[in-house]
Amino acid sequence: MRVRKLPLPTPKNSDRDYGGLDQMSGFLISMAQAYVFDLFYHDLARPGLSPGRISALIVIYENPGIRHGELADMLLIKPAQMSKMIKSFAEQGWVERRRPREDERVVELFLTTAGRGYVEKNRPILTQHDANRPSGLTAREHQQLVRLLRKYLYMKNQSGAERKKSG
Amino acid sequence: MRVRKLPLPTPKNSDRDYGGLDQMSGFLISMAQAYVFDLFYHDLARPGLSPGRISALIVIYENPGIRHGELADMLLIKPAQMSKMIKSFAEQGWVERRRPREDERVVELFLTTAGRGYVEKNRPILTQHDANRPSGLTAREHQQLVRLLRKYLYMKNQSGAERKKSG
DNA sequence: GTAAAATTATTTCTTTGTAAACTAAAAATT
DNA sequence: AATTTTTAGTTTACAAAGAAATAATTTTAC
Repeated sequence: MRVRKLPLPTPKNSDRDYGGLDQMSGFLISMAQAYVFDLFYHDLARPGLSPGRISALIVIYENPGIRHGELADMLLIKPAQMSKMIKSFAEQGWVERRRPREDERVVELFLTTAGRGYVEKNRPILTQHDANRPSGLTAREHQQLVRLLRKYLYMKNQSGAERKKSG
Repeated sequence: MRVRKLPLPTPKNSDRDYGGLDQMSGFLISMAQAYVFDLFYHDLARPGLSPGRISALIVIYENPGIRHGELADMLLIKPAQMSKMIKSFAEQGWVERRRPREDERVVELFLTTAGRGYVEKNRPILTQHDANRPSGLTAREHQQLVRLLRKYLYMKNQSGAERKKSG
């Protein structure tokens, strides 16, 4: 049974044998990513909005003045691709690039007013979508998955309290 | 600090703020996938070997006669891409395509002797690599992650016993 | 039994992403 | 101080992946 033409892309188990692939984290992560992307485009498709792009804008929003390469490292995007993305943001009027006097190799990134508006409009949609994404997991398991993936990626555990309220 | 030029690609926590992205499973899955790919190419780079390609060959190995579209569905690869991949396998002499009389729209896939040899040589390398992939997880957590991802993807739980030995 | 619709796979076109080469600036070496 | 090396980012040339259009066949509807 083919799935991809139906309105909602859903991974389907065939009776076929994955030959051990289905016990490998690498393979499962790839599959999960393909699924996530399919859902994203199914639900949120609109010109210029892609997971990578909105992520970059959010990070710049939260870290005004972040450097080009720093951003690439944070998102595991290669610098070449980052350059193109930032260029297109600049052309859209969402991002401003500044070269600081003290080191003119560096590019610091800032959102324009329009860029901030774009993020403020679209971030809730993304958050909502992530929370409501269909999956075989319970809410508790979903939290577990987030925890494990963060650890998988060597992300620091945020300490017990909610970060928003601290400070 | 830039990471990608070092021999081993490792996700690095900057002090920057991910602005909530780092609590979204979709984002984390994308990041994990980027990381997995970087490691794969770092460790196993060789002409013609890619995660997608070796996966497809393994599935054909385990399921001789599987249909083009079935394979695409199993791997969440789009049919167009699948066509191109199979074509290149056929040119390499690894895969044979057969159109059954009873439905000539269909393409059934089989590995050649060379194709089977290729899988038998490379599958252990892949398995090994997956098992030894560095990550922040303990072995137990890694198993947990596999379980959760399988469930995330609606994969059937294999029943308690090992499948290899059942039958 | 013929016409319309659906299914399966492929081709073409475009987008996205990477690697490698390149430019410019700063730091290290002599 | 001049030269080399390293660092940061961009450009270019190429590879991987997807969307949409196409071709061939089968199924459904009249």
